[in-house]
Formats: sequence, structure tokens, C-alpha cells
Amino acid sequence: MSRFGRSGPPPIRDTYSLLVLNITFRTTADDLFPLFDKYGEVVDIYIPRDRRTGDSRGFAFVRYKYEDEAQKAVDRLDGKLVDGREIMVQFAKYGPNAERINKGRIVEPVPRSRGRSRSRSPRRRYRDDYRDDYRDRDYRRRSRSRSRDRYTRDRYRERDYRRRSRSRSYSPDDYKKHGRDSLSPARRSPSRSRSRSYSPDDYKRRGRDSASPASRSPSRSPPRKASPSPEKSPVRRNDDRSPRSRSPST
DNA sequence: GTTGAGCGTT
Repeated sequence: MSRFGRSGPPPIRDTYSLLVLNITFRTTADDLFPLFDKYGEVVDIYIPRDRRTGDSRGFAFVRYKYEDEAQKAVDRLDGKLVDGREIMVQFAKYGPNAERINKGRIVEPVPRSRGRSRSRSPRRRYRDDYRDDYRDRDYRRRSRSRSRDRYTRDRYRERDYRRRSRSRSYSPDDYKKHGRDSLSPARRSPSRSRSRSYSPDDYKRRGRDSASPASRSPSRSPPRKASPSPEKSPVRRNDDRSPRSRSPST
């Protein structure tokens, strides 16, 4: 949905796309237009929105007609305080169709030659590096969607989870036998919190474990450099978190 | 009603 393109996005082949980051979730294209239009001819402004909620994702795309104007806008508007937030303006790296963009301009029309000689065996010389990079990237992505999910989704999930517990085949007898403490929210609360304390180490350990279980000797532990994580493992005793079992020492 | 690394069509 472009501000100018009612019938779709205008041709960006002759335009320079700028990526505006760090804008407020309330900032709209109309708010950015006067700011960017002052430094050049703005062809179009597009702000990706969440298809579920419809809210802005916190960044926008501004298309300029000329590169010099776009560059000027980047230099001028980058770091500009908008709506109480400092925005970040930079040239877009990828296009709407995943085209390669250099300086906001598309240098590659369509990388469809990807299917060419596509070996299913990706030559990964540096598996460790690749793994690390992938982990890091995934971590960032996850962190991003976690922000608002924690507010609504997670909350709903928690409620749903609770209801579901009741719907389970748990009989009142078991409930009494096992004791309420086991299902008590106070008890489950720290438990969940502990589970959420997933560290990158956990991902690495699980990753390699499930990635190539037979790759290494199952009966022998990897003698290579021991992971310094096991000792740092925060999960050792849930009692530690228990308020009643708190160490009275001091 | 809130949050904050990133790359896009209604």
C-alpha cells in the first residue's frame, strides 16, 4: 500500500529506495513525506505493516527519484528526531522482489538463475562458522518477534495453556494425589521462567546433538574443548528460586 | 495498551 501508488507500487527500477529504521510505530507515510520531500523528489513511501494486527513494523521505505537526493536525505535525515525517536535512514539492500540493490538502486533485475546447478549438497567448508552465523541470525530474528509477542501472544498462550490443562485427562484424583503444589501457578511460574531462560548454549548443544547424532561416538563424549557452559548453567535447582527456600544466610 | 532489530505491497 503505497501512499502514491494506488494501483500498486510504482516502477522502482528508476528510483532509489531508502530504508528508514527506528521510526515510531505510529509514524505513517504522511508523516515522513514532508520530511523526505524537502530533500528531494519522493516517488513513493511504503511502510510495511503487520498483516495480523495491521500496525507498522517500525520502519519504512522511501523512494527517491535521484540518487543524489536520496543520499542527501540519508545524510540529513539520518539521526533525525521524529516523533520523539531518532530515525535511521540508509539505502535499501534488498528490493521487494528480493533483487539486489546497490545504493538503493536495483543492480540485479531478477536473480532467477538461482536454480542453476543447484546442488542439494551445499558446500559448507566452515560448518562451525556457518553454524555460528546462522545461530546469530536466528537469534536476532527471534528476538525481534519476541518483543510484542510477549505482550499479547504469550499472554494468550499462557491463558490458553491453563485452560488446556483443565481439559486434559487429568482426574481430580491425580490432582489431589500429586498435590496442588505441582499445578499451582506459583510453582509453575518459576518453572516456566526457567524454561524461558534458554541460552545460546542450549541451542548449540541441541543443535549438534540432533544435527548429527551418529557423527560422533555416542558412547564417548567429545574430548575436544569442553563447553564452558555446563558450569554456567543457571538451571540447577529450582529450589534456588523458591521464595520459601531462599538462603537465609547474610 | 506495549515493544525497538531490521529490508517492502497493498
